[in-house]
Parts: sequence; structure tokens; C-alpha cells
Amino acid sequence: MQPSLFPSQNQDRAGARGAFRAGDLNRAQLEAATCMGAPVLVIAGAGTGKTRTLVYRMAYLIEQGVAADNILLLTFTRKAAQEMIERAGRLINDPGRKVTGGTFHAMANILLRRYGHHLGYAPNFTILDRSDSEGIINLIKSSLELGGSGKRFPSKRVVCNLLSRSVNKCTDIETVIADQYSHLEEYRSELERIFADFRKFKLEHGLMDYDDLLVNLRRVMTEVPRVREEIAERFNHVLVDEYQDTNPIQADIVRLVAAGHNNVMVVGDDSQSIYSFRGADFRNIMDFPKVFPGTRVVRLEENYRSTQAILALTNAIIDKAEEKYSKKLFSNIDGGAKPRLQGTLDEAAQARRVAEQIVELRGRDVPADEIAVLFRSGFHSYKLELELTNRQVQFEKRGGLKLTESAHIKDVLAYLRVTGNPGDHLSWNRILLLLDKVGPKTARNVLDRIRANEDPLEAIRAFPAGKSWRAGLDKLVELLLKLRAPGLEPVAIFDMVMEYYREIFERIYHDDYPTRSRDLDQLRQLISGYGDLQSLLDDTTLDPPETTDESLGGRLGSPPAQVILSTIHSAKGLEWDHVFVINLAAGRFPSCQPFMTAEWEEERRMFYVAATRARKMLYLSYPREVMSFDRQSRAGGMSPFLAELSPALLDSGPGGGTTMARSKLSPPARQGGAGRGGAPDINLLTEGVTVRHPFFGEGRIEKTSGKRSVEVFFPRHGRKTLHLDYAKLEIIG
DNA sequence: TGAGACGCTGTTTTT
DNA sequence: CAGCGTCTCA
Repeated sequence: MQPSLFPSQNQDRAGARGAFRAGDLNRAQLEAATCMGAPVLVIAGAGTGKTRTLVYRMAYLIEQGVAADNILLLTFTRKAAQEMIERAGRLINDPGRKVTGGTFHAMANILLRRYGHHLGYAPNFTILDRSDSEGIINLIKSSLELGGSGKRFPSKRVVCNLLSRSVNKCTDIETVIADQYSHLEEYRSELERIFADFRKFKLEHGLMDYDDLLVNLRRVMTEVPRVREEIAERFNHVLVDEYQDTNPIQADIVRLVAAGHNNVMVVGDDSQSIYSFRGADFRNIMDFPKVFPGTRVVRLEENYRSTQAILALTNAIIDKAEEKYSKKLFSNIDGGAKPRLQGTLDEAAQARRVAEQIVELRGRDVPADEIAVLFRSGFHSYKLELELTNRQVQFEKRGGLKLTESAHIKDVLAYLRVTGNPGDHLSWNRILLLLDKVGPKTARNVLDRIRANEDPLEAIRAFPAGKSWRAGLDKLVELLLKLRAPGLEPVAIFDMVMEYYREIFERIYHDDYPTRSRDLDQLRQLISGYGDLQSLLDDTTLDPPETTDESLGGRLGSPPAQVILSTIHSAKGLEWDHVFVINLAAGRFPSCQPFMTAEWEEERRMFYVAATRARKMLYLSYPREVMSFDRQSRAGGMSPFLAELSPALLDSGPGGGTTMARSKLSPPARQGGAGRGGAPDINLLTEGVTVRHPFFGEGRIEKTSGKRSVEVFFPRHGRKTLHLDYAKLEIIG
């Protein structure tokens, strides 16, 4: 549930007992935790106890007499914040005194419900998720009639990506197009038009997307000085975790909250920056002292997590990075087994192998929640999920499909949304389209009436419906009328909606409605935990439950200990005794898109993040063959990130395809043109030469940059900077 | 105007 | 494979 930033009443100020023990921290950690009167930047390598430092600092501040209420902890996930706050509470022996914490988005949400009216937003605005935004873009696109006329207008996905990139990087559309989407230059004016309409649509209908939450918070704090002062007064101590992954807007928000009192500490590690797609730049963390003059910089370099054998490998991984500012980690946990490298025939064999190893570990009484399997993209674990199910190993998947992403859940939520915010035309549109015999055109007509009428219900009731769907519309009106009753519990609303929706549900999902039906049960469970519709709706977008969250998991009570399957992004900040990283194959990791050096480097950092999650044992596995989408089998071989490491750091184990591994462990340049006859000679690749890329097609070299990369213009995809060692280029002429 | 069938294309990560 | 745009029929 929502951690309220403005709880109605404060906890008592009774003196906290001195449970804070300085001896629990090393010198650098202690300095960071207790430094007062200056901004603090903590550069903390993986496993060096940054969480511990943050927790102790919270406890220390409270002991020094700072009210818990005045402390703000910003983290990457809500869960991380909750855990840290709980730990701090235990430390000072007073779990009642709760620090305020959560993600930037959650904080922005609550503050904007209070202050958004300065920007023309009522407090009942609806938060849009990604697919909601895409839906609106689509509505606008079709109303502007840009879709047709033979030319290929970019998809809603691309349009949204472009806009989000521009917002998060604080760069104007023109520049983003020129830099990243040069092939869309011809659509620039149409795109600008769509974005303008999109902005207007959101404002008029009380909608905010993820980016708006950040942008609008910054705006209101900048434009209304009194608001900034109030917030800064309220939070006179600010702590930020994972600072390397904040974007310029978030950095501004931190600056605005902390300006004046300067009681701010940020913690991060440039080597673990993996969110550039969200506008983060790892260099930002180094700018912090410039924004806050007089910053004390503390480095944490002693690793308490992993064995020396694992650390030797992770140091080697990050050593290959082209640009890095910090540190060499050292461990005081001697020895340990070398990370195991295992190649398998294909993905199925890899899944069997890993599943067997997990079963074996469980047999040796390794707790299930000390085992994790990490991968680059959500779908990489499908085969393993099957294997584990067959062997009756319980697991929990993180970073997979969200419950709220499926159509039937979005359907139900649409009714709840219009109940909270009758101006939400996106949800009205969805509701109307669910009626039989109503399509986009009719829905738009009804929507126009809703727009013109004070009361949406009246507009719908009065609409001159066609014979074939009059009855359906009447039923809808009947439902809406019932939902008007004041003071309904969210679960009561849900039940009324279901009574109406079930018929529609069975009609449109006739094939697989039993499966989907279970999701609806799960949703009901979830809703029954809420007393307030608004926070339920907020949470479905700000903290969406995962599909595999089998009913009670996570929220109510403690879930049973389970093996974790997770994307690397969702594994950030976590650690386990035994960690498997799978699918370390060329074309899979790095994922097949990154051809630009910056993206390439980010993929490397991701590998680093994954490997540094392990405490005792690390298993790196790859299939020698991966299936591509068009079901042509393609020899992938091991990931270039593995190939560049010294074999001495790894245990290539008994069997398990060492021969293949060995042969590939020679210089990585050879990796280049796998299957296409090696990387072309750099000397042949000069300006004006036409090349073919397996994904982008034919393009023309615009210039050679750096030692091993070229800039190529592809008519369909724009300008790309390609890394010659890995991009599979073929010279055409 | 809606609904269903068919063929083409593009592909990650999260709040 | 899904999410499109296009086409046909009701």
C-alpha cells in the first residue's frame, strides 16, 4: 500500500535507545553514515555494504534527533525502500518511527495529488502505463489520419520511445530525431503534432504517464516557490540509492528538495549503471559534487559479499570497460570455488542442466531462496520454467509479464478507473469497444458526446444507439449507476463490475477464458487488501503485481521461500549464495541490437551486475546454438563478454562442452563475423562504401570513428554507430 | 460500420 | 509470434 508522505499524525518523539553501534561498520561506511553538515556522495562498489550504510545513516539521523518524518529515502523499487526502512526501525528498536520512502515516481505521485492543481491537474488524475500511452498515441494518430496514405508511419511503440527518450534526456525532439531516429526526419512535423496533442489530451482528461510524474513534480517545484519550500522543509534529510541510474529530471528533483538545507546523501556505482534507456547516464553521478559544492566523497571498496574467486572474475569483467572512474574491489572472504563456465548443445540442454543443478543444490539442503537464475530478457527463461515445473521445483519469476498487462485485467481496471476519474477518456474508449457491435468509429462518436456533456453517464444514456447494441448500452448504464453509490469499498466495486463484465469476458475470450479467469480471481484477492480506490489504481501502475505472484505472494503474509528467476534489471541490489547466469550466448547477451559503443558498454555492465549478485558460487552458462525468430537455427557460440575473459578465472568443468569453449577463448576479434567469414578489414570500410547488416539491411558508411567502429546510415533505421568486432557487416560495394 | 481472415514486419531492459 | 494494416463479407 501507498507509503503516505503526509501521514495525519506523527509518532511520539520518545528517545530512541542507542542501538546504533558504530562497530558494525568499517571506517568508510561509518564516515558516510555519520557525516553531518555537508552533502555526501558515496561511491559504493558491488557488495560493499551500501544498503547497510544507508540503513545505519537513517538510524543515526534519528538518534541525532531528526524526526523520522523528515527523512526521505528514494530507491529504485518500493520493496527496497520498505526493507531498508524496516531494518532501520529494528536498529533503533522502534519500528513505529517510519521514514518516508519509495521510488521517485511514487513520491511524485503523492506530491502531485497535493500540488498538481498549480499545473491544472485535479487530485484524481489517473496514471498511465506504457500501453495506455501507446493507446492514446494511436487514438490521436487515427484522428489525424496519418496512418494510411501508403507511407509507413512509425508504430505507436516507436513514437512513444522517441517521446520518452526526449523527455528523459531533456533533449528536444529535433535533436533526438537527428541523433537516434534520422530515418524519421520526414515525419518530424507530424510527430511534433502528435506530441502536442498527446500533451493536451493528458491535461484535459486528467492523465499522467510515468514521465509526466517526474516532469510535473519538477515543474511545480520550480514554478511555485512556496511548494518547493514546503517540500524541502518537510524532507530536510534526503537519501538516494542507486544514484547512477537517475536521469537528469530525477537529479533535478533531488537538487530542488535538498537546496537550502543540503542534507543529502546519494549512493551509487558507475559500474552498475544499466538504465540508460530511461535517460540515466552513469557520468551524472560524477557531477553530483558540482551540483552540491562542498560534497564529501566517500568510497566503499571492501567487498563483503563474494568470495575472492568470484571477485577476481567480476573485476576482470569490468576491467574491460572502456570508461570507468572507480575502484578495484577486494574481498576478505578468501578462496572459494572458481565460477563455473558451462556450454551446452542448445537451449533445451541448458535448461535441463541448470534445472538438474538446482535440484542437486536443494538436495544438499541449500535453501531455495539462496538460489537465483538471471538472464538478459524475460523470455530467456521459458524453457527453464518448463523444466523446473516438470521437476516440481517451485520458483518465482521477477520481471516477467505483469498481471496488469493482460487485456482482461485492463478491461476490468477501466471500469474502476472511470469510477475514480470520469474524465479518463482512454478508459471510456476501452469500455465502449467492449460492447458488441461497437467499433472505433461508434466509440468515437459516443466519446464526443461524453466530452460535450457534463456527466458522462447522461451522455451515454442519451446516445442514439443502434438497435443491435441498445441493450448492451443499457446494461452499461445500469452498472455505472450502481457504481455511483457513495462510499463503496474497492472490492465491492470489483464485484459489481464482474457481474456485468463476465458475459463480455466469456464472449471475447471464448478460447482461453478459464486461464484468464484465474487472473481475475487473483485481482480480486489483491483488491480486497485495499480500502481506497485511488491507491489501488496507483499501485496497479506504479507497482504492478507480477503474473506469477500466486495469489498471496509478496503482499499479504510472507511468501514461501522459492528459487528466483529474474531479469538482470530486476535483480539489481539483490544477492544470493548461488547464482546462475544463463543464455550468455552471442546474439542473446548482449541482446542482438546493441551496435553502438555506448550500448555495448552498458550490456557489459549488465553482465557485471549479474555476476556480482553471487556470494558463494557463480555458474555461467550458454547454449552453443540459439533459435532465431524465424526458426532458422543459428550458431551463436559464447557471448563475446565471456570470450574476452582469461580462462584461468573460470572452471570449465567436467564435460559440458569445454572443447567449444576452449576454441573460442582465443582473441575475440575472430568472433566478429561468425557464419559470415570474419570481420571485414577496417581499411576497406571507408566513407561511401555500401555494407549489409543482418538486421538493418543495406546502408552506406558515413564515417569511420575511433579504432574499431564506423557510422553507417541505414535508410530504414537511421544512423548507427557499429562496433566492428561484433557487428556482422558485409561489404557490398 | 464491425468482425474476422490473411499477410507483413520487427524484435530488451522498467517506473 | 504478436501486433500491425489491408481486405472481404455481413
